[in-house]
Formats: sequence, structure tokens, C-alpha cells
Amino acid sequence: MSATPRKDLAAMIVPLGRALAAAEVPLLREHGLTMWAYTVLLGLGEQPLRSQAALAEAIGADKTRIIEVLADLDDRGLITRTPDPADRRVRLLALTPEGRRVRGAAQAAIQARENALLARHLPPTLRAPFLEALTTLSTLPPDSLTDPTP
Amino acid sequence: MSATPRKDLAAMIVPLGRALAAAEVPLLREHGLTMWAYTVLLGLGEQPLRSQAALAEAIGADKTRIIEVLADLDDRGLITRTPDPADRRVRLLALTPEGRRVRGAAQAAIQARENALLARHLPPTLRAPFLEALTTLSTLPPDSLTDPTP
DNA sequence: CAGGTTAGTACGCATGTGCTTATCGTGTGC
DNA sequence: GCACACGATAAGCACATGCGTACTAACCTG
Repeated sequence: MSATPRKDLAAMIVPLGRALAAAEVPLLREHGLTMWAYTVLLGLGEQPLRSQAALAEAIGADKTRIIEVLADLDDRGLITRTPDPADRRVRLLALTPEGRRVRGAAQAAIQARENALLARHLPPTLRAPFLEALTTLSTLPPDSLTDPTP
Repeated sequence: MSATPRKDLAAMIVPLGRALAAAEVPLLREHGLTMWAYTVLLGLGEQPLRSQAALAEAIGADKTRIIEVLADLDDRGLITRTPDPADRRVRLLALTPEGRRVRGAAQAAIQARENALLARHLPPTLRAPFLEALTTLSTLPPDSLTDPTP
């Protein structure tokens, strides 16, 4: 049975995530972005998003906290917040071309760094399976990891 | 070149880590442990550890913050803090048998849950490579992920 | 022995974040 | 039309965490 003596998954993953996130910060700074701003830009995909609450939900942020982030990004012309004509309570969120450019530039820098890191530290045969497994796990619905769901 | 359109590593790993850590909390509670207490028990391996500062460093905690955790674990008989006869300023930290038992029980519960989770969500061919890659990355020196180190 | 250093401890401050409440404009159901 | 619901916003509280300071006991150097 307990044939695999190893550390806990979380004990390995959490520090790894911390380190990767910490490594991103300076790169984001060079592009004038905070982590939250970058997260918002990533959360705004290609299609405009309806309502800030939906965005907050999607990126796991507090809806009262991203307001200033959104206001800042709006001021700087990276996103637009236009009232929905159909329901003027909600704001339609969309990337501007400039926002798309900045997001792309930041992401390119980050992923280039990450790829170099994987190339340096991970044996070639492990890279693809690792990324695939990671993608699989990260696209699961949020509670399939938290619930025991038998 | 940019042949792999994917999310950032950190964008996948960090939420995953959060979810896994959140899933641990209730299990730890059942064993009377907080996350920090559990981290301390994991940090105290088989050999006793010299000095609390070393422990804090090892588990990435603030040395002024784990004091009460250590005091609590000591009070509950899960660890011992004995002054080093050679240098009575430093405390030798060690697991008691009971501490070892509790740590083992908690870890067994956690890993059983994690294994079930992997079995449910990850194709069999990906499991071993995923764990191996994760182990590799998580045993790297902390700054090899943060530094660009050329 | 005197002065400087270190480990452990306690305390306070600043920050980030989650959660709650209040307000305002807008929509919707009765 | 009016009461209630909802989205966005602002303000405040609570808690965890990181960081710095101060104090004590012990060690070490000269």
C-alpha cells in the first residue's frame, strides 16, 4: 500500500507556487503591472466580460478589492469599463488594444523565463507530462480538489 | 519557438496549491493541528533539530511567529524543547513519540486523500512523471527558481 | 572582568486580504 | 408607482503575516 514515501503534494506545490509568483513580480514591474493587475488582464480573455463580480469570481479575487485595480487599469487605458446598455448597473469589461499588447508582452517575458527554468531543471522526458498533468489539474472545477466527493 | 500556448506556470500552480492547502485544513483539524503546527512537525524530521531559528528558516516561517506554535506543541507533549548542554541559549527540538504518531496519522490521512485525488483526476500515465517532476522542482535550492541564474 | 554577540521571547507596527455594512443608481415584480 | 433586489463603490473590522525593536540569558573574546 503506502508504497510511495514522499512529501505532501501541498508541501511541494505551495512553496513552488510562491517561488514562481515571486519570480514574476520583477518582470511584471518592468511592464508596469502589479500581480493583481496582471491577473485581471489574464482574466479578461478575448471576449469582453460581463460584470466585475463575474471577473472577481473567475480570478478568485474579492470583488471589493479589484475595484481600484480596475479603476487604475481603466485610467491607464488598458481596459474599458462601459455600462451595459441592456442593464446599466453592470459594467462590460474589455481589454483595449494597448491592454492586449501589455498583457502579451508581460506574458511572453514570464513564459520565456519559465521555459528556461524548466529546460534547466527538468529532464526532457518529464517536461511535457508535467505540463499536461498541471494543465489537467488546473482546469478542474475548483471544488473537485477541495471536496472529498466520493 | 513560442510553440506552447498555455497559461503561466504560476497561474496554474498557485491556485492548485491553495486548493490543496485548503483541503488539508479540515483533516488537520481532526488531528488537532493547525497548518503551522503540522508544518513544524514535518520540519522536525527524524533527527532532533538544533535551534528554533534553524527550524524557522527551514520551513520558511518567521522565527518570532513559530514561538507560540512551538510552545503549544511543547505543552501538548508533541515536541520537546531542551536546552543544549553545550550552549544553553539554544533549544534542541525533537519529536516525542506522541508527536511522531500524530504527525504520521495526519500525514497518512492527507496523502490518502491526495492519492485518491490524483487517481480520480489524472490519467495513470501522467501520475508518476508528475510526482517525479514535482519532487525534482521542490527539492531545488530556493533561489534557483527565483534567480535568472544564467 | 568588560564589552560585544547571539538565541529565544515578547511586543508593536504596517500591510494585505477576507468579510461585512452602508450608500447610490438602476431594474424588476407586485 | 412602489417596495424590494442587484451591481458597483466606499469604508471599516478582523486576522494573519512580515519586519523591526527591546529585553533577557548565555556565550565568547580580549
